[in-house]
Amino acid sequence: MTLLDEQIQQRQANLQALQALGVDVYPRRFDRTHTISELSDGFGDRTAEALDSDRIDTVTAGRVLAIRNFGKASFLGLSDGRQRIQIYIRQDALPEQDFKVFRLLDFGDHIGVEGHLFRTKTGELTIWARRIVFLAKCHLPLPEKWHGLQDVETRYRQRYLDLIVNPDSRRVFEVRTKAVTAIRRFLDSRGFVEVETPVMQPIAGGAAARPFVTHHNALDMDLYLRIAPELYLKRLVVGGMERVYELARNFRNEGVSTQHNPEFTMLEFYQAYADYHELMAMTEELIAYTAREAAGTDEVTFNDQSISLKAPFRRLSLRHAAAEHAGLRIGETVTEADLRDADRAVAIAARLGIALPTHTSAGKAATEIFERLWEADLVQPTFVYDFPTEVSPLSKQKPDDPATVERFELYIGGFEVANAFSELNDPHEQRRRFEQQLDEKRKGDAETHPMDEDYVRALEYGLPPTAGEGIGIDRLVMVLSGSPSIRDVILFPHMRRRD
RNA sequence: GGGUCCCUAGCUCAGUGGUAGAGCACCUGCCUUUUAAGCAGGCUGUCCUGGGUUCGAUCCCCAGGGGACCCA
Repeated sequence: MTLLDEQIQQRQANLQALQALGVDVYPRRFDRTHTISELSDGFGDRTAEALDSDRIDTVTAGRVLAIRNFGKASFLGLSDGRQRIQIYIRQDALPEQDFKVFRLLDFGDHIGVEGHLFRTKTGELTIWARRIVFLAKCHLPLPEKWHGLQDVETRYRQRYLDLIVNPDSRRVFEVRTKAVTAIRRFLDSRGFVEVETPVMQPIAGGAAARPFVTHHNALDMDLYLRIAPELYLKRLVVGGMERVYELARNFRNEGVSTQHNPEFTMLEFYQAYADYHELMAMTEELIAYTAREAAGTDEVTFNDQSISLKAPFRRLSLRHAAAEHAGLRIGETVTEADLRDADRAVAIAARLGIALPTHTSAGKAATEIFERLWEADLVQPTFVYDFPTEVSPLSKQKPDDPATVERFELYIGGFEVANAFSELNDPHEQRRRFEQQLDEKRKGDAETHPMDEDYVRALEYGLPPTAGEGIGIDRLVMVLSGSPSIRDVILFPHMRRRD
């Protein structure tokens, strides 16, 4: 018999002993007067004297995560998944049956407790138990109480275990929940309406990425899991929904890394009659507000670096910043004009050690150069703005410069958190851009935007001037919660199957 | 896709070319305000899998699986 089997059998024996006592070991409901968190939050600062003079009676429930036995007295640590409270057990305070039940408890069992609050000699808020109710059995031994569950693989594959024994893990997901709630509140208060658009799409548009493919049997057609909701949301703006947003689960058939999960959550919102300048200002507000609501501060620590999420954020013009650093790096002047010429831009990239395919456009080369040279310096929130037109098929050009679009990306912590632009609403120009993308695809670019005739038709009916933005929720939560890997902020991240 | 590292008890981790250890957990005692409770005694293994080298492999070599990080 292995050690594991032995412990499981021991727990089973304890369960059977409870049944022999006539205990219903899988009872149904249990009415609490307080959750453990309510007790802890509500009475955590009450003095011993106050608790004695003004007695607080309570009925609560939780999972047993600590047992300290002293013969006829004992202490239990009881958790509601968020907070813990201590239970004081003494034989002379409990009915005989309840004390027997207590003696048969294992780590991880669920119980209900009735008693009153007091403080022990060491000052800890504790429930003096006068009733113990068995609620459910934990049949398997739990990870160690002190170190918790360290193995990241098990933490991701068996998240429930991680949540039971690692309080920090629960905190991360509370930050996530609060962030999403704050974002909804922020947008709702500004007149945005939350909508739901297709997850399964006949054309995977709105971004340049490889999609997952599925098949609808009755319609006998292939469908793609969306890589972005963008084109549907703008169709809604055409339809007169002036401010819309969707908290969209997107799917991209790409590798996994500390910043990529095959499915991830993106906020996308669109505002009629706004442009990208307006969205920059709104983004600063939204990020700072969300940080304060979710993390309780707009100064967060990420990868041992302090990040200030207070407005204003730094602003960098993409070509200007790329030319400046490229010039410093190769020891001669590089101008923005150089980066607008495909041959010159590719040559500069080559001198920087960035190998690009021969047909690379000037815009793509400039973007690559920027990302390579600046990425390490994008820890503090930074708007990178005015992108080359070729890499932005859905964005509107600047009035005086058709090679540049009104677009920005927001970087925080070294990676891209948001992407926004004034929306291209000229259907003829949009068709030309899509065709340009098809051309890039023919030249061998694997990640191009597909043609979407119905979207062009929607634009032909007239999209008002509109600005739109996508914010990567997982990445934002990484920054807000100080989590270095995207898997730490996704409850069930994708893992290779283990047979 | 490439590189580096990791996989040993339920958990956290040591360790060795001669058949494996600690702490926690578990079991038996003692203890009615402890808190990583303590003290005494006890139980416990597919050393990720397969193959090779060897008298002998958990350890060395090869292949595979899973994971982490870095790069593309």
